[in-house]
Amino acid sequence: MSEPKYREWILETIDSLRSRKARPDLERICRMVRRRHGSDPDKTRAELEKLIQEQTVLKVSYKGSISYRNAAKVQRKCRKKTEQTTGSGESLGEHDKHSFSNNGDSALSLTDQEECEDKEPEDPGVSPCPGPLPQTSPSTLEKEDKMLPLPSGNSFISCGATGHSAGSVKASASRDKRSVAEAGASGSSAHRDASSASGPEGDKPLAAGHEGRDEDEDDEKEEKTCSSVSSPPPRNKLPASPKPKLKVGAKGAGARCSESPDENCADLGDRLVAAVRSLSERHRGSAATRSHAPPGPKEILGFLSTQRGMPGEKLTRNRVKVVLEREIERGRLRRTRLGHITLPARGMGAAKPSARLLKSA
DNA sequence: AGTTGCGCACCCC
DNA sequence: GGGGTGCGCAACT
Repeated sequence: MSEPKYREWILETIDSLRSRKARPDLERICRMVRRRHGSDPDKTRAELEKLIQEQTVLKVSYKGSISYRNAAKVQRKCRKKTEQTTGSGESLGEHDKHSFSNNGDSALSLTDQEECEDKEPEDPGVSPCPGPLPQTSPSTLEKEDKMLPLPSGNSFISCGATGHSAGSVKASASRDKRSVAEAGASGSSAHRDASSASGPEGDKPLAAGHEGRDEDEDDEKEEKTCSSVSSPPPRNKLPASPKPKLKVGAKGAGARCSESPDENCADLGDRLVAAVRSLSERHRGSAATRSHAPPGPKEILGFLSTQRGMPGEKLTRNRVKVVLEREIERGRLRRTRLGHITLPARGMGAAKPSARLLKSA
């Protein structure tokens, strides 16, 4: 996996950048590692990618751009909260999210997968949060980290984030080209990084940050995925937008980022649609129900919780909300004026990806 | 020119 | 109020 030496350098660099209040992004990390240790940026990037996969480093989208976090630290925080909060279970839902996201970014919430994943250790086999929180102790992680050598690709972490960012990115773009680019990259970056690692992407090492740019397309994809939220984040100020998310493991087993997020979400999305359908029918069918009103998010959540999706998966309001939004955007679901969720008129078919793209566009 | 330090704005709890 | 993140700018090397 990653060379210990590089892991140390990279974590150290991330910490250093953080302490400087500078965004620990690929470009800065590569630059600093190169400056301090003379390491080749490409190599650094490759190692970083490995660390992301090992979840030693978390790739997150924050304020429309990609940032890298020292997983040990992040987790630590999370953990704290978690612990405080307690417990495991339920409470985790919200707390976790945030905690995980610790950044606070999650304003919107997650939007997407990230949230999901990060926050909740939902995933089943895959470890979204790789064990992180609860299981591994931070310290351990830090140094030993090998926490989860799950083959699963965690890289996703990034993905999720990315996705989001993408959405936001555009928005943000207005303000910062840079960020935008990066953000964009993010999504893709996941692959791109990966790819880069393996393949040569690079002409420019440092350019990592730029990478994103190239891949606007990817962004879009990702956006869709995650970005249900359309938020235009101008700079910091934008409230709405970007939330950072950490993604920890991807659920999907090793898929790549771009897809993984979607997959996850999609999965939940399908269940969500099914739940809505079911609830709708139920309502319709039973006059008993107080109203024919379509189910609301709460009800849907309740319904979903009764069904089981992925093993170990935890459904949180936020997560459901996010997926819900996404499905609404995709046209698979429709929100009534009263805030109830219903099935679209029909004929919509599943949302096509393209739709998302369009949307994002 | 590149780094570093940090005030300040934001966000979330 | 506390904790986190990161932009933007001044100071420094």
